[in-house]
Amino acid sequence: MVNPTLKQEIMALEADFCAALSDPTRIFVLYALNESPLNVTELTNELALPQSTISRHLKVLRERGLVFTERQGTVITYHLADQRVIQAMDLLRSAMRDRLTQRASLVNELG
Amino acid sequence: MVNPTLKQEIMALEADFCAALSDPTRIFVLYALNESPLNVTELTNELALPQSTISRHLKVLRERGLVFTERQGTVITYHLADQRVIQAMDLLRSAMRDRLTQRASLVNELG
DNA sequence: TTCATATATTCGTTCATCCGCATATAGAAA
DNA sequence: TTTCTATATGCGGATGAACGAATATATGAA
Repeated sequence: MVNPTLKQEIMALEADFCAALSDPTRIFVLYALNESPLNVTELTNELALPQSTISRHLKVLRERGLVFTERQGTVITYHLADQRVIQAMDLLRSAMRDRLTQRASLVNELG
Repeated sequence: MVNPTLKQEIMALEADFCAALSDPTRIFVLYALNESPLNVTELTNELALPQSTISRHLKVLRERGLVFTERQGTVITYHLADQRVIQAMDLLRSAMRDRLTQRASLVNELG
């Protein structure tokens, strides 16, 4: 039996974890790192965004433990920490896709 | 080949979907609805929060298609729309648990 | 129609997030 | 040391989310 306060804390943590996934740039970064580890400059080039923006998003992912870093000289390479995060996003993606096609077919019936 | 703008739109949609999961109350609601459908009053009692708060959270979930409603008289019962959302959250939960235990064991090594 | 209940929404406030620019820090090389 | 490059952070402004209280809407009953 889990006490209610602990239950709340767990859900607050989970929400915080999910909040890290609620930004398009961060989702892009996670999928990119799933292909291969990349350093900050490479990510900056791939996304065509200011370096400060990338760096701050990486901080969010790092603080939640979704990515980890490896340093070689001045270059810091980011790695995806857990494949399950990608699996979870793929599940959400497929659920979302079904919602959208369902909504689209409703629109077609009206047209 | 998916054009870049479409790719961005998909990730914006996915982020929006994830944002619905980034609040502890909404996560609680989704897990509760996974057990059984509930109406607004039942959810309000179970969560001990103002009715307006519950209603607004339900609106967020409804707009993203994560839940759907069924009306019987004045009572509106909410249902979980897709089990995959729960599966995704369970995956995130397990990844998060591993992060936390890993961090805890580091603390123990220091102590 | 009037009343009662279930649900939704508006209002004003507070708090968090995101952004780009500019600057700071860290490491390597000279 | 100085200099160069890679990465991180402080700042200020804009935007959006969350909240509770109060109010509005909708359905059913009387």
